[in-house]
Amino acid sequence: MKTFNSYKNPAIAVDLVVFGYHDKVLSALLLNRNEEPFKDGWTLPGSFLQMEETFRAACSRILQTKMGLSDLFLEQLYSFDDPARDPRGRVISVAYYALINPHAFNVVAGKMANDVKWFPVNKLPRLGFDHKVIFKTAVERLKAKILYYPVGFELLNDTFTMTELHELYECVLGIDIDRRNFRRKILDAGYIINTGTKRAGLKNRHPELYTFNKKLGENQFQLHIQIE
Amino acid sequence: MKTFNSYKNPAIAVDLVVFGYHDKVLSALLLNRNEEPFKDGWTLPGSFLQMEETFRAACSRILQTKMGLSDLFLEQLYSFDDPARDPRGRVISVAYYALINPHAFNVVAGKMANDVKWFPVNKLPRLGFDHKVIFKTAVERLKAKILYYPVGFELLNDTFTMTELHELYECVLGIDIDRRNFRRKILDAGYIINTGTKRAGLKNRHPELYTFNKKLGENQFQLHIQIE
DNA sequence: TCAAAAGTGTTTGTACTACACCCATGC
DNA sequence: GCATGGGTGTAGTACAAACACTTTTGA
Repeated sequence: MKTFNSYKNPAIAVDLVVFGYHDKVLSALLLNRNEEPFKDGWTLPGSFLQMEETFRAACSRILQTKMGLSDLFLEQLYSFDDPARDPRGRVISVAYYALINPHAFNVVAGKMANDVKWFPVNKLPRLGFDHKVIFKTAVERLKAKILYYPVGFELLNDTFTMTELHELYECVLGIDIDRRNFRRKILDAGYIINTGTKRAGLKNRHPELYTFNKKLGENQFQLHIQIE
Repeated sequence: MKTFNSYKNPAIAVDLVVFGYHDKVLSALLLNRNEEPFKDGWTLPGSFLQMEETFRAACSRILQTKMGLSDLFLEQLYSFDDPARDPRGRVISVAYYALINPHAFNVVAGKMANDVKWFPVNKLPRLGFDHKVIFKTAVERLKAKILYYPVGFELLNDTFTMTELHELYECVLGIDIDRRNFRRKILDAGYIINTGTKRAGLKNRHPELYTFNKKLGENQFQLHIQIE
């Protein structure tokens, strides 16, 4: 069998859109670059793919070394191929997105390296490379995904109130959803389970706490919400 | 700015799943390999990505040189990264799928190079590399896509009968769909337009001919069909 | 006039929408 | 007891599912 050489190929980068939900705002983690190109500018965290590395392994390496994160929800987003996307030469970017509960990982403001920072998705700075395009693709994917996959499982605490879940959906989708209809749909779908406990110490009525139904696989429910 | 060398990178292949609909059967184009590995076996058509080539350009090159096809519907599917997927070394595969009306391109049986052949998607031979996985991913994507995008536009002739469109949907989705409900949904969605002409020369009643409504963009309609 | 396929309509049930009211809690 | 948010219920409606009849054509 003829073998081929592995020279003169485009480089492959793996870039990550890390979503976190915190204080009723959906945010993404960005990295402040300390070298050219785009020195001192913001970009998505990423790295070149090693010769024998899988995409997921590269994602884990990036998350671990740059942010100290591990075991996140990861999904491949798209591969970007614009020949001009990197001024240093030909680089293919395979983009993934990750979901994280910032509280569970102690990566709220101040606890990370100071070149990594959360930005609300609606207040992003200018991004280097073609990362704006990658980012927009990730947001669209998340909006679609949340309608048929319990994304909240990754973004919220183990137990949460109906209002918290409701706010998450309104935030991600950017629309108002009727509180009572949302409740019924979510419960009818078997999407979450009432733990029987309540959150205490609040000024008003103590809300019931729920957990995600882990028996429910992908595509097991469908949230019919009119978008636009 | 520091530049990087482009040596010692994984190779990048672009692989294609070409779907065609013919004689009420959904088929895919496969290539009979004339070199190792998998010599004399069947694989998806594909090629290595050139240094300055976009994915779509590579797709066009593959379709043109191996099958004489051009200007097809193309969509990126997924990127595959199993380090063992190619016995010759590390190769990333960026998969696309294409849709084609075999009649419009004269690529029905016998008119193509004899190392290229249509296979019904339910009667595929053993495939080399990880192409079985790529293929299954493509079929799933097509099934999802047909519910919110007028895929038939690419697979059928310019004008077609309601029955032909109906059969296409039943074939792709692999389920029975009520003829009358299907008709109403499709028409209500503004998905197709009645041309006012009829197909003559048939034994039975002459069916009306339709065209796709080209003004209708993506996500403009949603076919609510219960899939298992 | 008969068989086969194409066109049309009706009923039923489900589930989404848009609402209003009561309940629990801390101050 | 009152303000605030949390829980529950209901009427109207829209649309999908299930189903039957009529029309057109060639033989």
